[in-house]
Formats: sequence, structure tokens, C-alpha cells
Amino acid sequence: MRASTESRRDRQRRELVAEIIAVACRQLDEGGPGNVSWRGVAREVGMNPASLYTYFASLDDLFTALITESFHALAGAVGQAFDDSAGAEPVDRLLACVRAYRAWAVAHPRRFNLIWTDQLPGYAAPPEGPTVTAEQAVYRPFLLAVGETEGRGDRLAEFAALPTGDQHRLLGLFGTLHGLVSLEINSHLAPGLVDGEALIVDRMTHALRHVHPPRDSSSAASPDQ
Amino acid sequence: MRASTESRRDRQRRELVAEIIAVACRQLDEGGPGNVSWRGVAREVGMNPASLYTYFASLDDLFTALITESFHALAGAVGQAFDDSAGAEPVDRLLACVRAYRAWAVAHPRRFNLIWTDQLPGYAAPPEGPTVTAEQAVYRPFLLAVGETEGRGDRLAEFAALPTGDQHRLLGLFGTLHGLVSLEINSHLAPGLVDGEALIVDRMTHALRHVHPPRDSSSAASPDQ
DNA sequence: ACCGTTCTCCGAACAGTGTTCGAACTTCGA
DNA sequence: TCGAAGTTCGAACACTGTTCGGAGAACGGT
Repeated sequence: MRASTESRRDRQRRELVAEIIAVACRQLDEGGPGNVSWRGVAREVGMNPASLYTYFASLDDLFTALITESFHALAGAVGQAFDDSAGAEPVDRLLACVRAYRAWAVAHPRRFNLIWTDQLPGYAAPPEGPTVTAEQAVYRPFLLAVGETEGRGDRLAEFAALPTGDQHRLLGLFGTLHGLVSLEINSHLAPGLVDGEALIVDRMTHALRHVHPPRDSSSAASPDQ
Repeated sequence: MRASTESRRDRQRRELVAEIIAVACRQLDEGGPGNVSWRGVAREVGMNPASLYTYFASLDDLFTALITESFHALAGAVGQAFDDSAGAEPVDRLLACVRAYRAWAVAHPRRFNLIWTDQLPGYAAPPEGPTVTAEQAVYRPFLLAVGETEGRGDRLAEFAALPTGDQHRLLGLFGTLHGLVSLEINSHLAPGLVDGEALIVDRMTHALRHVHPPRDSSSAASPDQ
């Protein structure tokens, strides 16, 4: 509608918010969450600490912005790998997403830890908030890729509507990827002894060969919990 | 040797160190790493903040103690499950360790995040330090239990000496467990929709059925990377 | 039992933090 | 043009981790 009627104040505000987030993001990458400080950000953008409160209500608010921003970046990296591998073998397409997930984590370990583990004292992500929708954007390419490997199209995209068995299979797959990446970027993979990328690709391809649901045999197993 | 010649100062020091760690541990459990403060601990044990420096060189030092302490607690919980299930079916024994690992994480999520993810600004665990040996104590019961399920005894206990294929299989197993537990305690498992314990036990039993090395069939597959 | 060394504890201080308040100043929409 | 809204700032408050110097107590050796 009135997209053209953006006052110079509105534009300046938008740019300043972006710069603040960028500065905070850099401080985060350099020294972790403990390194991003309100006064430090204000110093770097060249204004009084009190003025920052015009744009963010508190330090927790700034971190919330960093979290959603990082979720979007991760989702973008995985989504890009998914798009770029269109037409490839379904398994290779999923593996492309796997590599993209790991590559982003290796490149931005602080951001990765920030979005996946609770690090702030009293912080709790608001349900239906922007962080959860950004998080789901990360899962989406994986759901689509796995759906392709099983010839089920995008029938897995609506995770909440799936039967428990499918949910478990998908979460097991993603949990393996996430766990190994987590261990690697936090230096728990015997650095110098284990090759992270080789390990992750190896286990994910292995898991893909056995994760498919049983077609017809052994239907006597317990259907669910 | 001179174990009996413990001066009252030595005893008092030992007890005070234990109390300091206990207080800090409680503050950690209540509000995460950002909630444990030097002055807060001093306040709670009833002495001047400067006096604390008699027992710990810095806040990072205190956190190092918390990390090793938490590693020992986790290793103790898993080891206890391993010991208590002596004589049971090997698979059940491993599942007992799995449940113990998850149960401890659910009971102490802040400590779990503290030991597995880098959260302190400039902190780096000293190699050959007490934290890494405490960490290996966590892996040990799992290595022994998996060795049992494969009828290989404790031949997997010396992880670094294993061929790459075995290392990958073991890390894949532990990575799945660790990743799913991590997702659960950080509220990424669609709380109220997915049962964490059921999911983890389900995926670990599934993985155990397919993780064994190929005996004789399909030996034409690529042996290693 | 003494004495010198060592350890323990404390008050004060320094630099840094997140946040609030009130007052100036600028920009906006009508 | 005028009132309202938005922006910036300095000062202040209550914190934080850490250092320093001194006072007092407990220790080991003679």
C-alpha cells in the first residue's frame, strides 16, 4: 500500500536497527554471548547507551533478534543447498542439506549454540513468536528432502500431522545430524583424530538406508507407544 | 602416607571448597551460567568476595570446577545404571545407560548444557586437564555396553585405537542419543507433542539393530573414506 | 613455648555492566 | 505553523569481577 511513504526517520530507523544487529552479531561471533554487551554495541555504533533503548527494549530483546536472525541465516543456507540440488538423486539432495547444515555450524559455532541451547538467564522463547517460525524454516528442507527419498513428495512437510512412527524416524535422522554437529563444533570429537564431515556424511547415509518404514514384513511389531 | 596428618586448616579448606561448589551449582541449576555470580556465591557462604580468591583464582576457575563436577555426576549416573544392570541382556544394559543419560540431562539441563556446549567467553578446556578425563568417564559405560552387544567384550574401551569404521559407528550411536537429548531439554521437540523418553528409546533400539558391522555379505562396499 | 612463615579474611577501591530518568532537540503529520 | 511524537544525551543507581594492602590467626620447626 503505502510502501513509498517511508519517512526518512523510518528509513534511518530501519538501517540503524540492521547496523545494531550486525554489530552485535559480530561481537557474538568473536567472543560468544558473554562478549556482546549493551554498552559495547552502543560504543561501536557511536551513540549513547541510553539511546539504544529507542530500538530495543532490553538486552534480552537484542538477543531475541540475534536468535531469529541466526535461524533465518541457517534456514537460508540449508534452503539454498536444497534449491541448488534440484533434480539430483533424492539421497544426494538430502546429503547436500546435511553438508550445508554442518558447514554453517562450523562457520558460525557461537550462533549455532545460541539458537539451539538455552544460554540466557531468564530467557524463554515466546510461543508463536518469530523465533519458532524461523526454526521451522530450518526443518522444512529436510522434511521435503526425506519425503523425496521415500517417494512421498511433500507429505512429510506438515510434521505435527504425521503419525508417531514417522515423527520418530524424522527426529531420529535430524537428531543424529544435530548431535554430531553439536559435538564437533564444541570440540568433543577428539579433534585431529576424527574427521567431522566424513563422520557425519557416513552416518547420515548409513541412517538413510535403514530409516525407511517397514513395507509389509514384520507388521506384528508394536505399532506405537 | 600422611593421610592422617590433615591440619584443621586443610579440613576447613576442603569443606569450604565443597560448599562453594555446591552453592554455585545450585545457582547454576536455578538460572543458568549467567545466574552464578562471584559476589552472590560469597554472599551465600557468608564471606567477603575478596576472600573467595583464596580458594579459586577466578570465576572461570569456579566454572571449570563446576564442569568437572558435573561431568563426574553424569558419569556416575550412567556408570551406576551400567553396574546395576549387570547380567541383563546386553541390549537392555545399553538401554539402561541411555535412559540414565537422558534422565540426568532432564534433571539437570543447565549443567548438561554447561558441560557440552561452550558458553563462557574466553574459556577453553585445558587438554589433559581434569575435564577431559571426567568426560571420558561418561563414554566408558557406553563403550563397554556396546562391546557386550557385539560380543567383543571391552575391546572397544580404547576408542582412539579403533579403526575408523568402528569409531564412526560408536560416535553415530552416541551422537543420536546426545542430539535427541539436547533437543529435548532445550525445548525443540515440540513439547507436549513428542514424548522424549519414548522417542529416544525407540531410536536407540532401532539404531542398535542396524549399527553392527556387516559380517560377510556385501563386502564390495567401500571399506572406508 | 616461642617465632617467623604462611594462610585467611576483610574493607576499600577501580573499571565495567544493564537500566532508568528527565530534559533538550529534531522530525513528523495535520 | 503548532502540537505531538520520536530521538539523543548526561547523570545516576545498583550491580558485577577483580586487585591491593593490612590485620589477625594457624601453622611447622627449633
